[in-house]
Amino acid sequence: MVNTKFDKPIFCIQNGIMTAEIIAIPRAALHEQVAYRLRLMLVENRIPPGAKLNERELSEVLNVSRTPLREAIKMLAAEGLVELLPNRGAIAVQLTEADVLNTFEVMAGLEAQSGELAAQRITDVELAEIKAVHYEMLAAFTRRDLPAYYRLNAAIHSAINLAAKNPVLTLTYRQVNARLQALRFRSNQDGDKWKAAVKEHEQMIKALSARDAVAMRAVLMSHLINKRDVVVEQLRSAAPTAISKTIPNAST
Amino acid sequence: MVNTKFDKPIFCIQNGIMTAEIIAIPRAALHEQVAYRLRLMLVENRIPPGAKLNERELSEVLNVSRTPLREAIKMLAAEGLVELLPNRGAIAVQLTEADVLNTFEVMAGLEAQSGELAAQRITDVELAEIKAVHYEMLAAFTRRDLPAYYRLNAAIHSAINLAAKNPVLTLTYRQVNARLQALRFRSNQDGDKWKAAVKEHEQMIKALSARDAVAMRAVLMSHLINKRDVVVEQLRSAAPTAISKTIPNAST
DNA sequence: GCTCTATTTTTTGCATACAAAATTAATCTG
DNA sequence: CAGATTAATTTTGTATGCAAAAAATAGAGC
Repeated sequence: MVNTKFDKPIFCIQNGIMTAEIIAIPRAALHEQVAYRLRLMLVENRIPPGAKLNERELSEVLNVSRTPLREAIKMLAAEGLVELLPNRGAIAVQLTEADVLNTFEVMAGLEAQSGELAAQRITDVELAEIKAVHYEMLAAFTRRDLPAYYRLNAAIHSAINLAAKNPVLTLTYRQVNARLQALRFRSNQDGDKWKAAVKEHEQMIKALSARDAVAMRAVLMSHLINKRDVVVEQLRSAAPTAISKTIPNAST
Repeated sequence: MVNTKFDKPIFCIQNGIMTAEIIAIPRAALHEQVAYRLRLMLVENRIPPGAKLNERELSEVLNVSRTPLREAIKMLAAEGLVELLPNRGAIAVQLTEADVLNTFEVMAGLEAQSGELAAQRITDVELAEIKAVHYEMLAAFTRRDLPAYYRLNAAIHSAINLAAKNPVLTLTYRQVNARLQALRFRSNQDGDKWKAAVKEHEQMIKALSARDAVAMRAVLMSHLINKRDVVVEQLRSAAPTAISKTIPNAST
């Protein structure tokens, strides 16, 4: 039938991103696909915190049977994005303020270490690219284009992390960060705080250029602490007291 | 008052430890159970690194169907203990030397942060308990009782982590550490290195008592680096042919 | 004898089916 | 009508069955 084993095209869906977007779900790692899509739905708050993940409903929306869906949910549980309730299914994690503080504390440590290592290991090419993105970010800041700013900001932090040349650190960083993505509501940042953040980014670039590991650690640590304060402040003003436990279904 | 629904004995398997033996598997979180047992088998090298996890075989050994087994495997994959190969099942992760180095680097950062925070937040009671365990450890060292030493050492590090009062840090710490546990089983410590480790532990206690966060960070960082060197050294002498694949890469 | 190909066997991946539990609705009693 | 008990429905959890893919085996050609 087919020639040999190895000349068939190998389908790489390493990070769940599929180039093909035909309706029919391609025969490859369905649970991976489902996990990717669920992760997106959680991060984008299409499944709000505290909401129940109804298996039948989701399997209909995603056009898969419950088996791969459940496997995906178990993965997300291990990643800390959903919480499993015995015999009651899964709900999207709902971070308390304490959770947010704790998560940012860990993120600060991971970012600081990333920065420290990046300062020691970054290549000139990588540094140039980060500088370029930095300028793009300045443009977004000048335009007060918050979505673009967030995207570029995330790109820079990711680039710094990658420059640390430690895949385990990258993986850990992403896992912890994933939980915070959910509360990345694009509400406008306070003007002064935003300005300060940009300033910190400039210090970062400077420290990176100088390969100053100590400075990088310090800058990133305080950068994250400030970020934490901004988020917590917004959390408080946005959801004052009433945290709705079960938000009605978010089906179309 | 309390009637039908709630006076049934609630089965708590919170930590996966079940008293019940084989045969009838109690109706509660089967996939959790399976994940726990698999985790143990992996950490204890009963499933050696690189070995394939045959679903039919394992489901027979564990007396469960393939469905919960597969769900458990997916959880372990998200935890980084096994690697999923598309259409080829899962294998126990086999850490290369680079993986070990990277993992220890991250662990060093997490331990350092734990120590730093613990120094700021530890209570007198917690400190006293750590001191007590430390003396037990000295006893084990004096007897050259390596298993006891390891156990107590792990207990101390865990206690320090808990004293940091950050559940997210604890979770992250445990997840990253889990991968290294598999290496823990073959480890004869060199005499001098062992002595040095004990010395470092004494510095730790001192720094903790003084609530010296900076010192704690420094001590734990170098402690982990030394630990790393010991492990890598043993890895090299034990298995000259370190090959195979690595931790799931985190490519963009 | 070896390699390459074709066939068989095994194994994984997914969907469906059924049982237990939980949730909701309905009925009954005071 | 309130409250609770029971019945019905939904939902989760597990097992089984079937199709596709990989691995193992056998066979043909050199």
